[in-house]
Amino acid sequence: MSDTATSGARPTLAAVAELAGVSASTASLAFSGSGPVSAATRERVLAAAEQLGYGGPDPRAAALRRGRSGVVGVVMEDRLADAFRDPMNVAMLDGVADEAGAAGASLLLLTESGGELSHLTSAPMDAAILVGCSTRIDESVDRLRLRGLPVVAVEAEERAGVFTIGLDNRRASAEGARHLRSLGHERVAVVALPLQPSSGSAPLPADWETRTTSHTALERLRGVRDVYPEFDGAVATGSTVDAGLEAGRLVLSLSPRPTAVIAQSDLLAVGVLRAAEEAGLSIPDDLSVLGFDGIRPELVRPWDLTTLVQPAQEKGRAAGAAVVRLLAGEEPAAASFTCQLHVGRTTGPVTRSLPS
Amino acid sequence: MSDTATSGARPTLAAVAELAGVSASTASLAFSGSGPVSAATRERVLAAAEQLGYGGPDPRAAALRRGRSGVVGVVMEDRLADAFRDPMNVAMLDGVADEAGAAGASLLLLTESGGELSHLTSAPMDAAILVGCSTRIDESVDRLRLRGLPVVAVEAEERAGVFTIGLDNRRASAEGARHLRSLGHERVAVVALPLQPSSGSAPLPADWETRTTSHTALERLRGVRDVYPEFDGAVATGSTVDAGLEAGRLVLSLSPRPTAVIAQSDLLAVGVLRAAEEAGLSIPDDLSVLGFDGIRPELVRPWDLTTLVQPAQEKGRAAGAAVVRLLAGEEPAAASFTCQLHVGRTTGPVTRSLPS
DNA sequence: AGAGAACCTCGAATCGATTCGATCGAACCG
DNA sequence: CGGTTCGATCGAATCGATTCGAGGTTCTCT
Repeated sequence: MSDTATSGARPTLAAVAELAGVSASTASLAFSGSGPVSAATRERVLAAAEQLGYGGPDPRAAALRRGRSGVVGVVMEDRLADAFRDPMNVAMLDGVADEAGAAGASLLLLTESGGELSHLTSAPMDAAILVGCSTRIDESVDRLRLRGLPVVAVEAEERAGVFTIGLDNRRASAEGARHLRSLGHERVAVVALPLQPSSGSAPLPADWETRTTSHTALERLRGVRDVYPEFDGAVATGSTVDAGLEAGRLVLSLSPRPTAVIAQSDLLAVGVLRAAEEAGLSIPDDLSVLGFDGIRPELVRPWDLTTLVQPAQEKGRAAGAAVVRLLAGEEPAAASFTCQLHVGRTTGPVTRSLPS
Repeated sequence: MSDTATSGARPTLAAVAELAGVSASTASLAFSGSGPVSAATRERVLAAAEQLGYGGPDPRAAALRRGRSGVVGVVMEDRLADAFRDPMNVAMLDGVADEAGAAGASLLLLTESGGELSHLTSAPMDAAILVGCSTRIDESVDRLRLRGLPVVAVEAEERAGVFTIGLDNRRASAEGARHLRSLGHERVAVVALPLQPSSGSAPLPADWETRTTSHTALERLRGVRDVYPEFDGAVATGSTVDAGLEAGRLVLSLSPRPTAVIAQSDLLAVGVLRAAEEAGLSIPDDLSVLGFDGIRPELVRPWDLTTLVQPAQEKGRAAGAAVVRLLAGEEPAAASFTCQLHVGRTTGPVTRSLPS
């Protein structure tokens, strides 16, 4: 048995069938369990399988015949370590795994890094979910659609042939900005997520609207502008605390110094808070900081961050459910999610202080 | 074109070949690029493909014929969200993705949750990497070996038919313990990783050695025992700060209170540090805390944790490289990694204080 | 110019299972 | 006791590409 397991030639269903004295079709039925097979026959087949060290039907062959491989691709732009550094992505993926897994599908991790689209073409999958999308999404979508695969995109621009899971980034961002304005803030600065695949830490360019390829970053910037037509800011290199720290130093050195900073993610916000700490500012008296995402409080500790809480896992579930439905040939219901403002203790009214 | 893309029946290689006026075999060569095909023919085929909206050879069929699907399964025990909450797993996965990706393979995420081994049997993959292994690994390994798949396990007991990537958990843990003893600590307590798939927060049972199914937890416990034949402790529910906090409270309420706590992961250690904070203890004067892993300092802030730094990403790379080599039919070189003690500021000499 | 080499292209077999319609036998009914 | 029905089993076609050896053409060298 063990010998068989290590020898090169795996037994095939046909071999099992022969040993069991039945036809290959019957053996197949015995394994899939779907067809009408007598209990006696099934057992005979299973016994033969065990004797031969047969591990069940080859998924590759089954996939070809069925036209389904039971695999859903998840396409991320980043390196895996970067993508998973962001708790929102993890929560989302968990949601996807939940729904897809319940439907019997596994997740195939794919990245677009380095313009390597070849994987998108050659990976066996039945559908794809695009996350953390940018404009470069178009190329990927084309590849996938050409293969006839259903595509679901999370937080992307609406696009023909792609089912989109939405998040009200613009509205939520505006709501956060309004919160700040109601506290009297007039000079706000934004610490933005990367506007393009690999941009460095830099001041926010004036023409950000035309230069941004990240849909999420763009919408959130627009939301801010809806409330503050004029604002300054910096672009971070990623959604991490370190990147936030770096960008935070940048915006805190602006003069006049902003009285509030709008960070496009909670991790960035934590970085900004650290930068403020470095600069000896007290929160929220000297500086208000607003985040986005609503990550677990433990990661923001010791602060109670004012932020826009988004239902990341739900987004993932919706994406997973949409894929499942698309695969079943149904049209999924439109799904769009809403963020909720959590007012913590990192934002407060403007205090009249001497300009530094 | 767009019509073709959305219509049900995808064109096949044969259709493309016919339109291009060549045989299917030639068309195949034209796509794979491997065979000798004249430039003119190739272009004719590619043009025909474009005209038909053909997205390239169907990976399912290719996988069957070639006997390779270009997919490596990564099997984790946990729910994805739990697994990715641990930075070590993420770093490792990143390493795996690096090596496997370079060899043209993608990663398929699989979990053993709920005894659902069916995915292991039906997922199309060429090899599997087992992470965060327990004794339940045996069942999974059997399934995989039966399918004739090469299996690589990270931090698992040596086992026939499985290539193991080792980590010197026992030695490292003992080294950490010796560090504590050299500081004069005699009463130490351990905050252990879950000993079994789903155990609750509880005191460390006396018969841990026989009851532990997690190889990593077991080895680290043994390492401690090598130095401290007697020690007390608690078992956490996972490798998270919250679980560490809970278990930390437990061990700090022991009497006599330990003067040092050995946590089996840095996240747990942070939880213990918080529990100490709660209890009004000052670090390291009232309590020394030792971690394990060496996660990014930013996650441990503001402490400088004494810990055993393990090369997680390297582990992943080694696992990835091993899989690649196994798939190539070669015997990978044995790989075993070593942790290094980083002495931070959470451990210090025992101070003679009044017992509380 | 003829032999041989080099280079393309093609036909046919194959990968391993799934599935549908047909067949066969036995039990059931009147 | 014959016809019918139901359930189990089987044959054969099919999924869509890859691959190997054979065949045909053109080019080169002498």
